[in-house]
Order: sequence, then C-alpha cells, then structure tokens
Amino acid sequence: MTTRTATAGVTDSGGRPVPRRLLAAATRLFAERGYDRTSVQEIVEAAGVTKGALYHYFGSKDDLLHEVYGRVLRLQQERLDGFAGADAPVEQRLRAAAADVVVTTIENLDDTKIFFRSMHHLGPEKCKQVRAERRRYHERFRALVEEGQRTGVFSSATPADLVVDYHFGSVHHLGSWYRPDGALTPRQVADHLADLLMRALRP
Amino acid sequence: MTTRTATAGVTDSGGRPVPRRLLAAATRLFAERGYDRTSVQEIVEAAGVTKGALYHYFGSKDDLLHEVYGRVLRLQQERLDGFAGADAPVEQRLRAAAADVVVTTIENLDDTKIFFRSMHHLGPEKCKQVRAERRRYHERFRALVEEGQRTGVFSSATPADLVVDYHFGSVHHLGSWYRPDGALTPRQVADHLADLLMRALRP
DNA sequence: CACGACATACCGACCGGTTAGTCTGCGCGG
DNA sequence: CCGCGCAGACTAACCGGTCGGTATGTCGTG
Repeated sequence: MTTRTATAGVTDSGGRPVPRRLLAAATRLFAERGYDRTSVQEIVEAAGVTKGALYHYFGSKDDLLHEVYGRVLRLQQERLDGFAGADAPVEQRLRAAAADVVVTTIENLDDTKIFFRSMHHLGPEKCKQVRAERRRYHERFRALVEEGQRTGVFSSATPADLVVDYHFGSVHHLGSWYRPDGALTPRQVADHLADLLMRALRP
Repeated sequence: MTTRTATAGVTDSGGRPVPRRLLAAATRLFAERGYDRTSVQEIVEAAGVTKGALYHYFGSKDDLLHEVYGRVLRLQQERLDGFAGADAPVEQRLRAAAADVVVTTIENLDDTKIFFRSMHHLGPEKCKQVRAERRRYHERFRALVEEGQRTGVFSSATPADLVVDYHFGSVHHLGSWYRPDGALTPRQVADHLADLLMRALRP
C-alpha cells in the first residue's frame, strides 16, 4: 500500500493531502514572484487542483500567507526557547541560538523570504498578530543579551535592543544573498554570523 | 512675482514642478503600501494631477520605481566613494563609511524601504542594471574590509563578503524597526552599528 | 508688433485584460 | 442517498496604459 493517511479522498495523485500541496505551492510561488504577483489561479494549477479546493480549505489568499508565517514563526520560537532555556553559560546559549536561527532560516529560505518581503500584505488584524509573535521572539533573544551584559560577560557599550536588531538584520537579509548552490553550507554561514555577533559583544 | 522658474506651466498650485511631486507622492505611497498595492490613480491623486501628466513624464509605473532607486543608489555610491578614498587609516575610513550608510539610509528611509522590498517588481532589464550598481557598491565596501584584513588591523576570521553582508543586513533592516520619533537619533544609531562592526572586526 | 506654425503640459474618458472570490453542481465513499 | 471534497464557469471590480483633445506658451517671419 502507498503512504496515505486513513482519511482517503483528501489525497489524490500527488500522494500528499491537498491542503499541504496548496500551502507548498503557494510558498514556492510567493517566494519566487512575491505575493501580489502570484494569482490564486497559478497556485491551484501548481498544486494540481482548482479554486474550489483552495477556498474549501482556506478563507482567502491572505490566509495562505498567514499560514506560512505561522509555521515558520512557531518553529523558530520553539527552537529559541529550547536554546535559551538550556543549562549552560549565557554566552554559549546566545551563540547557539544565534547560529540556530541562521540555520533554520536558510533551511526554510522560501518561508522567510516571504515573511520579510510580504508582511505588509496582511490585513491589519493578522498583521498585528504576527507582529506580536515576532515581538515575543525578539524579546526572548534580547533577554539573553541583557543577561550577559548584566553578568559582565558581554560588553554593555551597545543597547541590547540594537544588538538584536543588528543580528536579525543579517538573518532577515539572508534571503537576498544566500544561494544554496554557493560555497558555504548553512552551518558554516551560521557559525560565521554567530562568531561576528559574539566578537562584537566581547567586553 | 512669486517664486517660479522661467519655464512656467511646469508648476502650479503646489509650487513644485509636477515630475517632482509625482515622484514624491509615489515614494511615499510605495513605502507605505508597497508597489503593487499602490495604483497609479492613487499616485496622481496624491500629486494633484491626472494620469495624463504621469505618462507625459514617465514611461511606465516601473519607471517611477526605477527613478527612486536611481536617486538613492547614486547618493550612496557617491558618499561611499568619498569616504573610501579619503586619506586616513583604513579603520577610520571603514568606520566612517559604515556609519554614513546608516545615516543616509535613515534620512531616506522611504526610498530604502522601497528599495529592499520592491526590487523584484522591476522588469528584468532594469533589475539587472540595479543589481549591477548595487554590486559595485558592495564590492567597494568589501575592498575596505579586505584591505584592513591584509594589513592586519582587522581579524581575518570571517570572509570579507560575509562581513559586508552582515553589516548591510542590519542597514537593510533599518526600515523595519527604526522609528523617527524614537529615542535614538540617526547619528546615534549609526555610531552604535558602526561600533558593532568595528568590534566584530577587532583582531 | 501681428500672426500663423509648432511645441509643451496636461486632462479625462476609455479599453483590454486580470483578479480575488462565489456559486452551482457533480462524483463517490459510507 | 446523503454529504464531503472538489470542479469550473462566472462576476464585479479594478488595473495599467492609451488616446484624442485643449490650453498655454514660444518662436520665426514680415
């Protein structure tokens, strides 16, 4: 038997459930051409279904985007919490978290490209929700920097807020220059960027 | 008589020439709502003219965007060349350049927001031209880092390319978090970010 | 200075094409 | 035979761009 869930009918020739196929197609196309330049017609064609299917599972085109955001946001928050709450010196926790966000960003480069480029296409309500989650993430990261600054292992020359924005800026920017077929692996890039952050924070 | 250039007819109630008004309106609206979400009708209404006027001065909606890019690109390249070619130790030249790009980015925040968010809306030809200019800028900056690494005043732990992308990432990101009514002046932000770069480059 | 020829600056109605979203109905598993 | 999951035609709105027309100069010439 093929790999297929118990609820048949929700899958077909593609082998994967229709909602996932739609989300995957939308993610790829949004990352390639941007949200506005991608029509729902193109999405449903890429997923091998029709508009009826899309609007059966999603309320609107916005919903598709919001779903993409939700996935990557939840993933990164979860991982950050894991690293931040570990039992290790603060400089190791920050370094691990700073490197990990780079790796997961590169591994989900399509999602994150969309995230940073199309945020303003969301309706005001969903936009606020996303901003709030993003803010939580930011603050968790900042708390790590502040902890290191309080205990003296990091320099306090720069406000922690700015340090975090500095690092996330480079993460945000990855979609603009990182090429999977380039010379550096995600891990190597992550190590370099984390190094830069830690070196900037040396007392 | 009022302050009005010799070639009357090109100005009216606004007092400023129509092409400038169109460009200013387009810049503001593109930065606020994005390129695709701004209709040419909205642009001409904000500028107090009609579509006839817009297509009299500009070939297409793309042209408007390209013009915005050209302005900020020329400005920043010019300033970078000035700082890079100065007669001073390389660490002072890099620091000055790194801080200056932050200041000019903040001072033209609308333009740079558009730049990084809407680049992919340009046609392939204009897109290549913009990318080429951007690349020149990037390489000029990288040369400074490499010079410092060669002469031993900067650490060579991280490839110069990555260092430049790291810094430009934070610059790129400014439009997402810097608020003109915030606590920090552009100059203060620039000093902090340049500090972070220089500290990361310490041997 | 008078006057016709031409140029510039702009208006606003209009058009072909595209879009997100809706609605009706069909096939099939239970 | 019911209803879930989906097909696909349809629509109303909107968009970028075009075009004929007009008002206001400017300039060459006699």
